[in-house]
Amino acid sequence: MVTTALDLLTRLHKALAHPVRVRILAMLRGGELCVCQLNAVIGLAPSTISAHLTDLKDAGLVAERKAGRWVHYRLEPEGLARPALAALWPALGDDAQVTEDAALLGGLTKLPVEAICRPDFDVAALRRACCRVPSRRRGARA
Amino acid sequence: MVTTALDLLTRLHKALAHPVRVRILAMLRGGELCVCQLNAVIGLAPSTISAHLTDLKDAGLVAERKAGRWVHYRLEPEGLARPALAALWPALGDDAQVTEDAALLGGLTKLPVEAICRPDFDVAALRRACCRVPSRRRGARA
DNA sequence: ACGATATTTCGCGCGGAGACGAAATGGTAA
DNA sequence: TTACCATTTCGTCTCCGCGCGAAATATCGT
Repeated sequence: MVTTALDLLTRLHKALAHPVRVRILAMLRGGELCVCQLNAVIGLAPSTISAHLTDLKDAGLVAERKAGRWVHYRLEPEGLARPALAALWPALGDDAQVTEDAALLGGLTKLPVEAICRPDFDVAALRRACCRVPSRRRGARA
Repeated sequence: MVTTALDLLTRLHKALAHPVRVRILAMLRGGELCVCQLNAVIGLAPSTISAHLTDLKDAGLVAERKAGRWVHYRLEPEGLARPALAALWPALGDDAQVTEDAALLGGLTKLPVEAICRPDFDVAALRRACCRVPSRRRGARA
């Protein structure tokens, strides 16, 4: 199969053309994360997160490291993906969603990985503690 | 409707995630072009080209200028689209498809616009003249 | 060995992207 | 006015993206 520069570029942009995938990349800036950690923050089905990670890996944006039952993903852009990823952060700016993800992730990484995957783990409680959204006041900006 | 940075970024990448749209952007580097010129090079239905141009316009990558029966499109990136577009050219490198488009376009822009839109205009002949693909030799790379 | 569990694979359904041709639109020329 | 023509809009079709849950896979703890 011949892959032209145009094909590579198109597939790279396809990978970056979904908010969840961009949020995942943004979260990985702080270092590698396993699927269950990403899952706790994003809130989609584990299989969905896994599929997005496969997309990112196929686009040459991330790499994986298997460690026991867990699979850790990290940023590791290769080829065209490197400059594209570098251009991503200034474009994101201080996006509210990305900021909230980072806050929740901060509280999450303080806990042992085993605790997060438990079915009785209360993400909502941690979210309230970490991402204390100020109760919307009159005339608050959207 | 509130549009976050994440939304804007995602929509921009969606616009860049199609080979035809990237080819159109690459062709516009030489200056503004009307739909029929782009159509002659790309070879899709006019309505399809028009739809792609609408996508590019909505993403803030191009602008249009109406002149009589013709509508000329040009590169005019705004906001996030500006750095994204600047990063596009080095990533494209010397892609074969893009190079061929440029060659054909070179021959095309020498002709008056009216001639191109004629139903009896023979694009294939011009393509043979402009994009003289060297007859494939033994062991030629694919 | 056995059960628990993190992750992936698979099949399904839904909605949107992208192609076309036909018809509508807006402007030119006769 | 009338005909013509470049472009857009619209309807339709097909296919892919993306969500889920169930089942398969791989690894750990007991």
